[in-house]
Amino acid sequence: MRYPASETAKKHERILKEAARLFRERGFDGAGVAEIMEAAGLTHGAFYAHFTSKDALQTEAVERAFAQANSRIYALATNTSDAKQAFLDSYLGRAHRNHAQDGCPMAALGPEIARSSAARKPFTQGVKHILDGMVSRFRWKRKGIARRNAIHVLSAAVGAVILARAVDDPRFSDEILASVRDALASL
Amino acid sequence: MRYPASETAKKHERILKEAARLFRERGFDGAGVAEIMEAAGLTHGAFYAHFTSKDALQTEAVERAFAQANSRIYALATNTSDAKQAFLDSYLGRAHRNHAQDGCPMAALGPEIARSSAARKPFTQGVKHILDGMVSRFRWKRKGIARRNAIHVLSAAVGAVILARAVDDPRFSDEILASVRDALASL
DNA sequence: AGGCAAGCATGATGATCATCATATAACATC
DNA sequence: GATGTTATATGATGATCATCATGCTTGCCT
Repeated sequence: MRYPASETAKKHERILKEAARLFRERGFDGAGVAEIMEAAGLTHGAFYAHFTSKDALQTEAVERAFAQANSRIYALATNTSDAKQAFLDSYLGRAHRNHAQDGCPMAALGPEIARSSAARKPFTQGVKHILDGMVSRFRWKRKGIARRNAIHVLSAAVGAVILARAVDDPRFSDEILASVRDALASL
Repeated sequence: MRYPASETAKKHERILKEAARLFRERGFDGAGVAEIMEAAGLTHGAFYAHFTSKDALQTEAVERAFAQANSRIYALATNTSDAKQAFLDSYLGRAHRNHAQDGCPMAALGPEIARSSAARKPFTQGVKHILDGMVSRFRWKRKGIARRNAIHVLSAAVGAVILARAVDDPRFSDEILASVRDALASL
C-alpha cells in the first residue's frame, strides 16, 4: 500500500541510521540488507524503494557517520575551554572503545573502506573536514605546524582505538588508550 | 590419492601463506576458502584435511602475519644504525601503503580482528611482542617513557597507514604518511 | 608384497545474501 | 470521488559460501 510522504522520509532516515550503526558494529559484509531493514522496522523488500543498491547505502551511511562525528567535534569546540583535550579524553575513553557502533567511522571501518569503491569518496571528504576542524578549532602549542600535528593526533587516536578494540587483554587495552592520550596531550 | 608427507607439509605452508595474503588483501569475509585453496594450488575439498575450520585458519594466518612482521623489525634492528627511523621510513612508505596484502596485519585487519573471536588471541600476542621489540631495540630519546612512546609510535603508524589507504586522494594520502613520519621522528 | 589409511578431487548440502517480481492498498491529484 | 501512483510485504531467484560425503589413488608400514 501507499504511505504518507512524511512517514516515508522518516523511514529513509531510520534505514540510514540503522545502517550506519550496523555497518560500524559488524562491518560492511557483516551487516545484511535484511537485518538493517528489520532494525529500521521494515522488511527487506522495501529497501530498493529507498536505495538503488547496498553500495549506495554504504556511501550514504559513511556520510552520515562523518556528519555525526563532525558535529561532536564542533560541540566540543563550543562547550569546552580546551577542545583538543576534550577530544582526546572522549575519543580515547573506554566508552568510545566499547561502543564502536556509534563511534568514529575511521576507527570502526578504516581498512574496509580502502576496499570499498563506494565508501572511499565520502570517507575522504569526511577525513578532510574533520582535519580542517581540528586545525582551526583546537589550541595548538606550535601554530606553524598545526596541520601536521592535527594529522598526527588524528592518526594516533584512530590507531590507538583500533588496537585497543582488537586486543584481548583489558589492562593492555586500557594501557594503549592512556598512553596515547598522555602522549598527545603535550602537542 | 595419497601424497608424500614432505609435500603435504609444504602444501600446508602454502595454504597458510596464501590465506595470510588474501585475508590482508580482502578481509576475512572477502577471502573464501575455495579462493585460498586455489591460490595454494589445490581445490576446496582438501581444506579440511589441513584445518578444522575457517576460524582456525584465521587464527594461524594472523600468527603467521605477525611472525613475518616481527622478523622484519628484527632485521631492521640488526641491519641499520637507527632502527626506529628505518621502521618509520618503511612502515610509512608508499610501498607499504600500496601493498596491504603483505604488510602489517594491524593496519590491514584491525577492526575486523576486534569482531573475530578466532583472531583476537594471536593478535594480542603479536602486538605485545612487537611492542617489546620496539621498546628494547629502538633508540628512544627519553628512556624513562620508552614504553609509552612505543605505544604512541605504533598507534600513530597504524592509524596513518589505515587512513592513507582509505583516502581517495593520492596527494592527501602522501601528506598523511609524510606528516606522521616527520612527527614521530623526534621521539 | 599387500593392506591400510592419508591426502586430495569432485560434487552435494544447506545457509545466507543481494536483488528482483508481484500484489496490495492507501495516498495524492484532478 | 475516481484514478494513477507509490511504499510496502511476501516470496522468488540465483549466486556465493562453509562444510560435509564419497571415492580414488598411492605412499607408508608390516
